[in-house]
Amino acid sequence: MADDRWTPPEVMLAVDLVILTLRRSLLHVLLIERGIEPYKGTLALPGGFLQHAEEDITAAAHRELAEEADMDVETLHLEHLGVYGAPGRDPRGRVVSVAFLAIAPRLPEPAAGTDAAAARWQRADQVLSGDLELAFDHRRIVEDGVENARAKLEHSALATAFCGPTFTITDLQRVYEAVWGISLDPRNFYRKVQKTSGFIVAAGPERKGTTGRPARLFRAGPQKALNPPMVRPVEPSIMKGSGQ
Amino acid sequence: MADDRWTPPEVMLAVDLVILTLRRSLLHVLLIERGIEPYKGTLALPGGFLQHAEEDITAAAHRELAEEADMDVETLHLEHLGVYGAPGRDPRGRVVSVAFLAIAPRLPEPAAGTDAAAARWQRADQVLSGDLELAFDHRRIVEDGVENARAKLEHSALATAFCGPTFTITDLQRVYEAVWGISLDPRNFYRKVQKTSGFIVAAGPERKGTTGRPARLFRAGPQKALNPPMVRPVEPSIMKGSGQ
DNA sequence: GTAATAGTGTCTATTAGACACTATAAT
DNA sequence: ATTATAGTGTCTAATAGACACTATTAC
Repeated sequence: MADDRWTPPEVMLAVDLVILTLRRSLLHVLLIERGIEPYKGTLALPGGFLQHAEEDITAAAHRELAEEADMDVETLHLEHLGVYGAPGRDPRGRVVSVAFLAIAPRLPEPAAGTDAAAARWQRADQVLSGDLELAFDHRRIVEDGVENARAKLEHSALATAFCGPTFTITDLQRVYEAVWGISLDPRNFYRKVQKTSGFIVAAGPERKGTTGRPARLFRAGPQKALNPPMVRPVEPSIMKGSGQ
Repeated sequence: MADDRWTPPEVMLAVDLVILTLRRSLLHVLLIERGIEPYKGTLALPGGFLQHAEEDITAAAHRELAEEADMDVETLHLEHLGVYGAPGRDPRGRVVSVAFLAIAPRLPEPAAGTDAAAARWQRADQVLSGDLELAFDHRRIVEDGVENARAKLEHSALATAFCGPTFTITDLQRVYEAVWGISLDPRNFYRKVQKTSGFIVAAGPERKGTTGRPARLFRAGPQKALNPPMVRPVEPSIMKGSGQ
């Protein structure tokens, strides 16, 4: 500690991406089948090491998003999620991974012919339940990412990131239902969303639905923080008659 | 990218601590006057490099807490805050810092005769306003830490971490007022806190106040997540008459 | 008594939650 | 007309916010 010549240990820095989207009204996460050891053949989050010593961490996340998922960062919500650096989590040595959460609107399957060829959308519930096995500590990272998204839906306009540039109120309701894993009353949802100032604003005239009455289109409003918040219904918890 | 022999760059990993407490009903943050270059003599967050290549990051945060702040980690709330790794943020090279947020009950000044000798509590508002200059990007980290604490007060029982093992409802109200920087109606606060199930539970009989009616004592309840949440009053925003 | 702090009750406006109908399109 | 989806209105119970008084101690 008083050693003049002591220098700090160095670690390898990686980024991992939890990319969430909605497909057929179900929450999905993008996973890649690893082509190299360790965990070759196992599903894992897209990600990788910093490319050079001067690369910015967020820039690395953007790069991986483009390389491994063939996605344009401009259209995506991307935010810091956490740091996963337990010794021994990677057999190659001390790897510290910075995880990011990305939210994508419904997209086609990742294009073949890129690094993303092995990428596939998988149902989030299958990952969370353990039906799908993931490499490293990536299941834990997905858990944290989903929980982060669930919480953010309450207080931010994150839900609009799951939709395209324009969307209907029903589209937005599907996002809340899929991420929270519950169903909501459309009448109360309409009322709440419309009176939450700055959340969504009218856009264009109407959408030519496949059938039924055409829906009005909206786009994301200027407000990133929702006030009042959208409230996640309390699940009838096990704590019955707890005090008071 | 297809180079077989490529190995990832390595970075130096540091931890930094934003330690918040209340002193005289004002939010304070623990800062240290740096004894070495760079930024020698400037105030900075307590923290430092990983000690060896196998040290766990959270363990390193605990160690710094003990070394630099002379605090027992058992009594403190400690959670991940963010990662700060912009190239060039540290003149010594590529340093990536994992920041932690710690909440401490009111404590005596850090003991002299330890690494913490140069540590001092400083008012958070003076840091946020820029009246106090901090080394590196530490002011930004403090901003993020305070904002994190403000948000967490709404939905978690974090406020109890600012108090000792037992506290009065008024003590708790002071925490909310100091961190949020507003004043609250004590009657409504009492009602809200008492009916938020699991937030606080009665403890011991009463406290011998210096003067006035003795207050009942409480301790932190079992519930970490508050439901319903404590709501931070909307500041009369500049957005007047913004749509409906 | 006075001063100082702790604690409670009430009234009102707003909101959340439950619930059923009307509207507009494709076929 | 039928089917399918979009959108609105009303009632009620719970809650937030404003506000004034009583309670218990030290002196």
